[in-house]
Amino acid sequence: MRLSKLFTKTRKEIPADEVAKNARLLIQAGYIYKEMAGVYALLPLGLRVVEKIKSIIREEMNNLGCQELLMTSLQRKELWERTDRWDDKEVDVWFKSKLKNNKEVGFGWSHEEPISEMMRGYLKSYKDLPANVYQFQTKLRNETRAKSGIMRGREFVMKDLYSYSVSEAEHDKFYNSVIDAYLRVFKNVGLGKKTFLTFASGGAFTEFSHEFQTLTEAGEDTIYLDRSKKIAINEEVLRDDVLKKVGLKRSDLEKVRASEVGNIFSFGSVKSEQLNLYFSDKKGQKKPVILGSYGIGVTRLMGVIVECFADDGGIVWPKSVAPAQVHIAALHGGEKESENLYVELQNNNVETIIDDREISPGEKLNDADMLGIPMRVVVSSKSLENGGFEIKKRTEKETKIVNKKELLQMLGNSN
RNA sequence: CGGGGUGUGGCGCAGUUGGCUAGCGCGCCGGCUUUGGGAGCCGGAGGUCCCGGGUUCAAGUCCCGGCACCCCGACCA
Repeated sequence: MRLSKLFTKTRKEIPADEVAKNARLLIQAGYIYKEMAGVYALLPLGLRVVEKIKSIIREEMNNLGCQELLMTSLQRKELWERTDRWDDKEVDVWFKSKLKNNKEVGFGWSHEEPISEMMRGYLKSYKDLPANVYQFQTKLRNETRAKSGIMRGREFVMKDLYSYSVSEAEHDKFYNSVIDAYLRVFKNVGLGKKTFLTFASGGAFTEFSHEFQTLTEAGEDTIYLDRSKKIAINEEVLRDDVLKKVGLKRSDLEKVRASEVGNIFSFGSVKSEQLNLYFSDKKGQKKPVILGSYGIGVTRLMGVIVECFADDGGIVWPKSVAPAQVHIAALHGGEKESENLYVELQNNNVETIIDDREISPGEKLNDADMLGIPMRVVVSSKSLENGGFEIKKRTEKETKIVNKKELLQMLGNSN
């Protein structure tokens, strides 16, 4: 990626209408564009980050044997009426509209009902189960108040997974495997040390649900964390009987702010019964499918990552989600060598951004910090005189001169 | 949805008790110089002062009504 060709630009000033750090930095560096309150477009750099996050999630989902699909945004009213979730009094985030023939439709804020209705046509026998399907969808939610930049929007990308099992036992096994997979996802995007499995309200269906909460002051939730057990409990269910049940002691808990980056639910057979989702078991008996629902807020995750790692200079991406691994800053006298290095890295499949613009050194160095690419390589007459390429990790202060061989080796190993 | 704040070139802002042709910085275009932490000088382009009504000789400025954005709260199966 050539910065000379990239249409987005960094800004000196931070947007005045944003307070949230994630939105300020992402807009300033040209990752996202604000369309309206709570609605942000993904620009080329931002899209790359989102795709990185998606592929990390996709890998874990596929390893669990889940199948990816893509449902529709327009949804049928009658499906949601069956489960009593069409009424605005029951679900207050609906966007609704009408077809030309006056038939009402909804915009998908979740997909449990439509996806289960669809699966009803395929899951007839115990031989068809288990079935686990997921998608990356743009969810539309008419939030009364958008806030916290991309962490609480009206339009956002979510990975949602739905599981269909023959029994509670089969469901529980899968449910637990999702917990492990989610923990790996958060570890792989760089948030492993800050993200904790959290007991939360189970709603109408089960005693508890599980959330994945990442520690950040920018979060909206208050959780109580047992650091040694690496388990937390959401404030909303913090009661003595609950603590006893989940094996936590009040005295071991630390009150912290966190952002909910994932959430998983068991529905049991309640929803299946509402939606008439039954299968025939080995004896030919009709039984309700056991349902589970599992979400990860993909774009929220991007915001949380920015919140967690950014410093005074700008964004700091973990390697795994960075839009590129290397940022070459071509300073005076280093133009030609920069080009050679760029081509060579491309040929080695190292994702590289090259700042080949005709601007001052200071601006290039500042932009490199702002964009937050893990490794910066400065090429200039000075670096070349000193023996090659000056490298600096985004997370570190020190620079180091290496020759091309060492550099290629370093980047090859890091991948 | 309740409370508070803010709307002026792409971005960040100034504009006094209403008064001349609406300014400044950044960015943008052209030229010369410069080249390791957001360079300098010269010249230029760019405006529905959020929208609608009203008061006035005169409105960015005052009044009324909308809208948008931000923050706090409520909400967040």
